[in-house]
Amino acid sequence: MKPVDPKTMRDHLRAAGKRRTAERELLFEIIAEHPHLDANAIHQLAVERNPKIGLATVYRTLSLLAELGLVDVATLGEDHSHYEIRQDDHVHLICLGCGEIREVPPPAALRKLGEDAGFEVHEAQLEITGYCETCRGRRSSGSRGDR
Amino acid sequence: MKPVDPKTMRDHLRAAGKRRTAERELLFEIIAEHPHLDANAIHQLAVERNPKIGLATVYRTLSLLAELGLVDVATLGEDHSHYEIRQDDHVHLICLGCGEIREVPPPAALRKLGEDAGFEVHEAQLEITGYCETCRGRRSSGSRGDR
DNA sequence: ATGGCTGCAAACACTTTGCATCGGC
DNA sequence: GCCGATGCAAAGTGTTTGCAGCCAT
Repeated sequence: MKPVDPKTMRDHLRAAGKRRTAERELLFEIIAEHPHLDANAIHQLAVERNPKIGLATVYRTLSLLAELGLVDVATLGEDHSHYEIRQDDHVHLICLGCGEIREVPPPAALRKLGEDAGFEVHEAQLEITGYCETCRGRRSSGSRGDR
Repeated sequence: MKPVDPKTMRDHLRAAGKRRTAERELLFEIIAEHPHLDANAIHQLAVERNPKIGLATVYRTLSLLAELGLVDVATLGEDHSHYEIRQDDHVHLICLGCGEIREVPPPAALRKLGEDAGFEVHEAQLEITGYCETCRGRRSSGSRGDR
């Protein structure tokens, strides 16, 4: 769905003196195609295409890609990490009702907030929690409540 | 330093049918006076004033206070949770060099981003990572690098 | 007095690490 | 062929839970 160039990753790997392996490319592809997954979900998808791949490799690769600046780690209201291809700034709309996560283009004003405070901004991440249009109607109807 | 009224908490506890205990008031005070601490640090401070208090109680209380909407949980770039008295919206400036966390007043524009997308906004949290004025000078001088 | 709250320790979930093998360069 | 990368399982963290006693209500 999302046309992410794997060459980008190879270049970064080479630049960092790391090796290009099938596992790394597979994981990168999965993250590119499915933003916001957690390590476990990524692993499950990976196993479908390579039954041998281990969860440790997922974590090691994720951590490497994060170090290279290729993927971002976010908590997204959960108690564990979620991963997605790096975008300098982003806005996540997290619905407390259905759990849906929508992305919205980040206004330049975000990083300006940091810059005005004398920061050399690396990244600006805005997480907005609330209820999406669908869920705001059927509040208190049972299913998932507030938490 | 920060004059937070403990009565607020008592009212909330009563409203929720929960009991007021010394432990809960102590923990609430600590969070009010020291924003951005993690559970462990909160526990250490608590032990100074009540050597018997257990880490489990810290977690249980934190979770209760979060449920009551009195405290917020944030990740702040670390791999575990940090707690602070609830403010509807906030902006955290997280320095990747020295780890300092500065707060900046949140512009109304933040929640507007969610509202424009049809969200009933619960909370908007902006985390900006980068290097503060002090650290942006002495980059690559060793100490802590990028991560 | 009664049932929620606490401390303690064991249980958990997520993530990291040690080691032998495998495979990119 | 060398050394980094992988898979497996064991070890680590941060956080949660079961249980008996304690204390607000």
